[in-house]
Amino acid sequence: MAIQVFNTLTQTKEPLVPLVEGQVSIYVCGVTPYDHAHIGHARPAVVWDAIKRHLRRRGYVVRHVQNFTDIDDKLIRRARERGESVRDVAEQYMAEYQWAMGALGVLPPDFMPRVTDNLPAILEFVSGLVDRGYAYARDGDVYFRVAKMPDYGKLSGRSREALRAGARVEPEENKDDPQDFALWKRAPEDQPGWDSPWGRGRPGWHIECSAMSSRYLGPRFDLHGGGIDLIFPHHENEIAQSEAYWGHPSARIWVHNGLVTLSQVKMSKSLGNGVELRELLSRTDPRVLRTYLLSVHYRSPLEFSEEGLRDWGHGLQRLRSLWEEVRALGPTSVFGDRAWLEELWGFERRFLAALDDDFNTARAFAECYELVRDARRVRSAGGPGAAVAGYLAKLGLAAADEILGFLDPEKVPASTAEPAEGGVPRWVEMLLAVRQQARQSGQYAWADQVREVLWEAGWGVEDGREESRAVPRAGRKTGTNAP
RNA sequence: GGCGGCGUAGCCAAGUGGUAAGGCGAGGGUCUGCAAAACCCUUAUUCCCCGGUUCGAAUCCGGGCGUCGCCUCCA
Repeated sequence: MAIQVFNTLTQTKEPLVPLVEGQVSIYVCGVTPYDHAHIGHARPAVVWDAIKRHLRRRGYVVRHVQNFTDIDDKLIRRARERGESVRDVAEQYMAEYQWAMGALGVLPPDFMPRVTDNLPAILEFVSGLVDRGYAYARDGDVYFRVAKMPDYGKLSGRSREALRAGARVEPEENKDDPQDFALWKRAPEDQPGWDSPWGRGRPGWHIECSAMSSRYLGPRFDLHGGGIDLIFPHHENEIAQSEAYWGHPSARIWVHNGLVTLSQVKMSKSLGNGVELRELLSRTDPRVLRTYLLSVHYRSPLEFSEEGLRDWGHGLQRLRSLWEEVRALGPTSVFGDRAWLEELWGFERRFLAALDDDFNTARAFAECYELVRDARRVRSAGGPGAAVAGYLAKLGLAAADEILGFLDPEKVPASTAEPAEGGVPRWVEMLLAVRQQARQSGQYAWADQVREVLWEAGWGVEDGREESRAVPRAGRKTGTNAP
């Protein structure tokens, strides 16, 4: 059965039937790098990373484009405040964004086009719209004539009348109609600008995506993504431009991710309530954060909370501990019980089926936990079947991790939350050794005291049958103030 | 005011007509000197409220309440 994807345009799940068989083209709206990246930016990146990995797993060749809006009002303002060039400011935050995405295990898109590198394509697009009568120039600005598109509003479910009634925007003098929007803006002398048939200026916000998506993917492509907050006006305008220019729809399926909220309120730079990734990643396992973003369906809002993140990390530990237990296992000639064998073998099929259904990562995780439970049951029963079950669990977890990315934290940049990079400091080892002697001679009160000292210092002590070991306390920096 | 989404156990969260996944937490147990960690078991006769359709509804329809987003830059 084909992969089903919810299309904002039709408000229903549709089968994904790529334009080119075996190949899926994706354009996702990226960020404007004028400030630190926050969790809200991480969500679409992580979601699309999982989608991309799943499509590849299903055998598709994926072409993935995500842009950077490296010229806009906010960027210009920020550069002026700092006395730096727009380019330098953009460069700095693009680097930070890419660092954070790397830490989250996000595969880079195949192309990350910048507006400033695509001016010729943008100018050509604007000119084309003017030539076709869909746009008009006024004093160095160029506006799109919305009235020319009878079905304007089809993505956001608004009628032109409704938009007119609800208009809160001050009508600009130059526009023929308040709903018209800028394709090109005249640039003052002291701001960055490019020469154009209408004078020196720079692109409007929406035109870049129409121009760059078609340049990198062609006039038609399969999936277009972005945050749900971009539906209007950004994507609505993008549709109007592209359809006016090409004479046909450009993106086939529009996919929108829900927003990350904080204390029930949308996280956004303008509200100043963002949780910055560089700060969060400095004290959080990146893979815990990554999968936390995948723990709910991509279209649902995600209420971010430290407690929620911590709880999710606790749960993830069960997946990881089974992995540690079985990762070294190999195939065996021993056969197991037919019933549970079928159950374990069926994991990958169920897991992929969950993702086939509109990329339901929440359900995919539920399958993982059932795999752990099933495998544990068999293993705790002992006998030769334990090894078989362990091996099958290993295969299943590896397949799931391929897409969800909850394992192998050592493969991602080290988090400062990991004390001594997996190693236990010498002083901790020494205390443990001394404590061990105390325990063996029955001085438990003293042993408990040592355990408490280590706990305060950020180390948990686990006494096994053979030996004791120290593990870093979860979600806490070693030796510093407690949360 | 207009448009759209959501409301499922203490918390998070799947499920869009066939009789409530999963996680956290909690309770019980195994292991342990005691713990911790890990593991096992248990934990919603019921899905915001009121009507309706249906043999059957968390799921469909109507109304209400609550909540979030968009209508201005935003992932």
